[in-house]
Amino acid sequence: MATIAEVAKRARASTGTVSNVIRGTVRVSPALRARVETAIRDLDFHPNEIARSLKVNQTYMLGMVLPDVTNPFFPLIMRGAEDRALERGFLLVTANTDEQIERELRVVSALRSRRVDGILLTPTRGANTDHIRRTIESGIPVVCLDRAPAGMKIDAVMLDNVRGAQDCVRHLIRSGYRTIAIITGPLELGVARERLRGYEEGLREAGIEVSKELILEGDFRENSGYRLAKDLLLQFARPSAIFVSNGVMALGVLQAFEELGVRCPEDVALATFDDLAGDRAFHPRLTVISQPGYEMGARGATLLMDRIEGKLAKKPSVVRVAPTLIVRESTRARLSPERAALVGNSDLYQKKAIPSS
Amino acid sequence: MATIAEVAKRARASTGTVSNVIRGTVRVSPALRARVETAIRDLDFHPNEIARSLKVNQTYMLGMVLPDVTNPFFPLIMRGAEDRALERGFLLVTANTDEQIERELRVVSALRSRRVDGILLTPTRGANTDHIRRTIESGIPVVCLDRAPAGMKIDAVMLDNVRGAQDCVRHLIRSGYRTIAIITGPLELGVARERLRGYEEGLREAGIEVSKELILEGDFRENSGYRLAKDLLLQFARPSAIFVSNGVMALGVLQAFEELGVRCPEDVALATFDDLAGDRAFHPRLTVISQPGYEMGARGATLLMDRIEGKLAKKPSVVRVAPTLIVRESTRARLSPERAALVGNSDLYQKKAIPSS
DNA sequence: GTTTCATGTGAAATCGTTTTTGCGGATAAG
DNA sequence: CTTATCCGCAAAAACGATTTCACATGAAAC
Repeated sequence: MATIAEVAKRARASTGTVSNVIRGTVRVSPALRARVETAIRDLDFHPNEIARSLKVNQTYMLGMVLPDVTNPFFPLIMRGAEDRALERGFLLVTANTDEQIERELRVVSALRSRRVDGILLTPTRGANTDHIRRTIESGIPVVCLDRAPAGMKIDAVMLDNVRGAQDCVRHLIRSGYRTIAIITGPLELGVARERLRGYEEGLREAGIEVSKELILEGDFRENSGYRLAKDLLLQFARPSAIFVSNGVMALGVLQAFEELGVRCPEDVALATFDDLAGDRAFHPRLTVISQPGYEMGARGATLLMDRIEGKLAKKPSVVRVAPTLIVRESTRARLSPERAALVGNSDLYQKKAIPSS
Repeated sequence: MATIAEVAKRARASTGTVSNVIRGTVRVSPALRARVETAIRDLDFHPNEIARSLKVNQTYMLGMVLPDVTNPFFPLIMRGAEDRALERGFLLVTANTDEQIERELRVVSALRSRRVDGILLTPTRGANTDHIRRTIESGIPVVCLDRAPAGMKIDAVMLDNVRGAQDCVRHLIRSGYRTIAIITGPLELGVARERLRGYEEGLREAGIEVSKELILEGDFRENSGYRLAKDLLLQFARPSAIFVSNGVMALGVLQAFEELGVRCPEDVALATFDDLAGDRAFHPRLTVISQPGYEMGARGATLLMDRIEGKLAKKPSVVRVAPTLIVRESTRARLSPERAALVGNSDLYQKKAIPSS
């Protein structure tokens, strides 16, 4: 691989001049500039960014540490971040943690050694966060994505979970559902609590009482969705709609529906966080609260690069991104909206809709 | 961020000795070693890999250039590659091309400047490949994934498309289907031709004549699947099974089924390349030829790192990975296997299965 | 014809490591 | 007690760029 010295020699110039041509910082006479440029082309010269990084103390690389790209939410984040990064001349170094703190530690340490200019990180849940603090102290800014370590002031891009859940419940109520159950995530997690709060506020603002029996705590995994949905469907007062706190649990719920012969939305409506499969895969097509992964990645990268370039105030900046409600068949209205408005609070058709089980 | 000199000073040693401690290449007396190690820990020292790279002329970074991580096939490749890379101390720099050659050029050039030790590349279809040749000539090995540029001798990891299609057709035949149609990809593409060949050989080995009318050329996009499936389903001699050359077109086929009220597999069976949604999303659950993305990524990374470390013979090495047939409901047997064996070639139940359209 | 000035050029120091080389000091052999 | 032999340590030269700063060159002014 050619070096700047070879280019200089071939162009009968000094290395300094070649550098000036490449960076365009200083004016170089047209003739010499042309000679240098042809030399660069002839030698297929690619400036050694490693040497440059060493000198200018910046690598133009961003670390991106995610739990698992195999989860379809994260590729969106990657794309959002990469598109912004590329625009500003940064490249992404990506790594997966599988939610294992040892792997996160290894990866973050490797990224620090590589002197990335900053790190986009989805920290593994519940783990110690010393390494994050130390990384920031060492001069490498970190922006958290989707999750922020409890009790740490840090740049972050978060989803507005309360609002998402509330929007969704509001929609269910407007569509004529009243007895709405929720399958939450593990309540020691902030996200899970926020989604529950959104649910509660959605009900409250419609004047519907929050009933303990309709709140079931899951663990964000498929099997808990399956189990809790069965519980719900077999109990005496079957809810008319189920709101699920994440997409994976919703898969379990669908499984339960199928096994019990519950039709959706005729018997029980279903709405869930996470748009796992876009609009085509499930039967029925699911009403979902879609997390704007691309936007989160883009905002995160922008935030990080602004931080790197010192464009931001000292104070950590937390961006809250609003999710979008996508209404599909699984929450088809029980009543026409007009009718629903007239009928007001009565859950008119519910009894008829419950099949004998 | 601390430097090796600061560590040396604090440990009352020279920088060379600190380096020796870190790399473990030379024996250092226990006492001094201990002093150095505490100094490293106290200062939270992370060796500057940039400086090291410059010196040893190796970065321990691999470029990974893919069309689009948002396509669920590619995250698997990423994971496979990353897991192998991490084991051997390499990090991945990932970038998407969106199948745009300009973006591929930019990204590859950026990776060359960063002096990655090698590149894993899924080249954009039909594009010029000069930059690949030049990159290799400059001393950066390139391993192609999933696609190899026509007429170029190069390391690559490819899917055994012929075998995948053949396995699938074989399975269809064993399940009692005889009139099997295929929706191919664009036949100027190698993949598409290979899959067609597998289909033809599968039929031929069963003594079934290949019929032109049952071969329809699509373009790997959803709409062509939809359109061609409609053509097939509305024609006089409706096939008993359709074999689709990629997953996206299969979505279109399902759409056509739904609109025409065709039941699957009762009326027409369906099998397709690509396991788009795992086993849960579609109705019916689809029999698919699953591409072993993880394995392809892993093999690719191993091949590349072996190449980098000079463990390989000069001759380019092409790895062919076998896809797996996953049998699900959409190709449920027409006859019990025993019965099918007895009946041999007759397509016994076909007439009964065709609904009046 | 000399001086001044602007402009563009090139030599050299620097970034933080690795690695070679030479040397001092300890130990063992004579 | 002297000499030979190791062994471990430190000094210094690279790696390939950037960037400062002094200087050469030519034009312009007097």
